[in-house]
Amino acid sequence: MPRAATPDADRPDSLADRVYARLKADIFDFRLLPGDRFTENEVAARSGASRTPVRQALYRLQREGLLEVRFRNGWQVRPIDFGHIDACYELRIVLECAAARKLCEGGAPGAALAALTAIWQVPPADRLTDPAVVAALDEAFHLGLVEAAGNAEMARVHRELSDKIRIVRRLDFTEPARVTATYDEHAAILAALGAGDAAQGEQRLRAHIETSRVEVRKITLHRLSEIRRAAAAGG
Amino acid sequence: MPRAATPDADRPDSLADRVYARLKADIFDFRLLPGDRFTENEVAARSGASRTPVRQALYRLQREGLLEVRFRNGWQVRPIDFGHIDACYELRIVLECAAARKLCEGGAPGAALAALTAIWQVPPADRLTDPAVVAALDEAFHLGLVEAAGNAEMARVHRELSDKIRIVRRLDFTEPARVTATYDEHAAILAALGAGDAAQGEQRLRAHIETSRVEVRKITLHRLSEIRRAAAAGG
DNA sequence: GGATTCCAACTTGTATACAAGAGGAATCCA
DNA sequence: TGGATTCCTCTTGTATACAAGTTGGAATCC
Repeated sequence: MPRAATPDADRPDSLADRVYARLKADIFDFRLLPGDRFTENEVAARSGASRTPVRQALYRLQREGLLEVRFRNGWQVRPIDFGHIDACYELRIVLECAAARKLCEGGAPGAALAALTAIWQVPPADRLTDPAVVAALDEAFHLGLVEAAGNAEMARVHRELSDKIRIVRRLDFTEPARVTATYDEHAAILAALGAGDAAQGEQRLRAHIETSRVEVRKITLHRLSEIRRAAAAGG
Repeated sequence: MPRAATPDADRPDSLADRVYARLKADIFDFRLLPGDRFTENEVAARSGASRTPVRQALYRLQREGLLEVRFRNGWQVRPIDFGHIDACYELRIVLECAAARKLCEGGAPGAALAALTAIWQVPPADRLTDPAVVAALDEAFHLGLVEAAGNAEMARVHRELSDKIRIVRRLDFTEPARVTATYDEHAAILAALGAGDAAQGEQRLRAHIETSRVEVRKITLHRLSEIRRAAAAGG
């Protein structure tokens, strides 16, 4: 990580950074639902900060595609757009397959994937099941794959994509069958790449991500209606 | 009272937007050289705006990787990092080749590339030579290729990449031989894609971008030293 | 003369004040 | 009663004031 070399790496986060992180978490944890509207003053009051750092955070989230600002008319959590989500999944396939090819370029990648193998190629009894944990591990798997390919810009774009789809992607692991499938498929992908078989690794990656896309779409629609019903009933 | 599709589509740019555009142009036109340092107040004075919109613009450029902020110690135009530029070119190859494959998926793309063909497949006598014009056309060619593939997220990422490398890329067309090569190669790429030959189109695209990367690197190093020498002599 | 210390000028980070405009509720008129 | 209109409140956009921290150099000491 080249970041560590910069002079103010150890400086504590600014207020704007903290507000940014908090808002992002609010969105991912469905405390702020897609379509919800709010104002800068509300966020400022909740954060205990003034509008200045709040606005900095809001505009950053806007650039990342999570929020929308309406001229002198408040902010809105960008509604979930499955067309956009699908585009992100398709781009993920492009990037991760490119990373897989790159990894296998000079023969089998070996050491670069050791950490991932230790997590995913384990006996069924050792597999984890907590949805939140598996979701984090899954994201780390795909991020790690691209990271290992060694193109920092590709890794950055892929991280951005992961941020954008996280709001729906994490729901994939609330179903035990999907967790099992994820373990199986990750292990198979690692096996192919570990053997230096780029073509097979690529094909398995593509199938894995595409399956995930379809499943996540179904689960999200179901979950969103559940949350809305609960919110309507609870007040 | 008919309104545009999006509510604030016809709203004039905010001050922050104008400052952003101006700074970006300053960087791309070498009025701000890589490594140059400056303060928020300087920019505010030049723009006739206050620090608030200036800061908004600066932080946007920082997130795009063009500037760096040093805690209570001014701003700096990020020095040119050829490692980073190379990574962007490699990612361009990945994205544009994916777009080419996607374009050829359902047979020959045909109409989608008509506008590009009209520009690039012209008799030698009709070819343009002004470096600035050809640079703009070249960027439009590659953007149009990805745009035509129909994945908005892929197009957005590719636009971001184009922004990042523009500072060096545009120098490619200051040499007449490179302009000629660009015309030839673009025409050949369009011919392959127009015939629905994804494999050949992809191979030509890859070679074209890779050549450009190498040439641009040489030209940039030469040009930067020229500019520095002129600046030192001129005061 | 050289190294060191300390200060004052600047820099960004944050808070607050002011300006311009959008939206909705109350009101007025037919 | 229905509809248009006016006006007031609240919103974001921008400017300014204040706080915290860095740095370069002058003054000082050895």
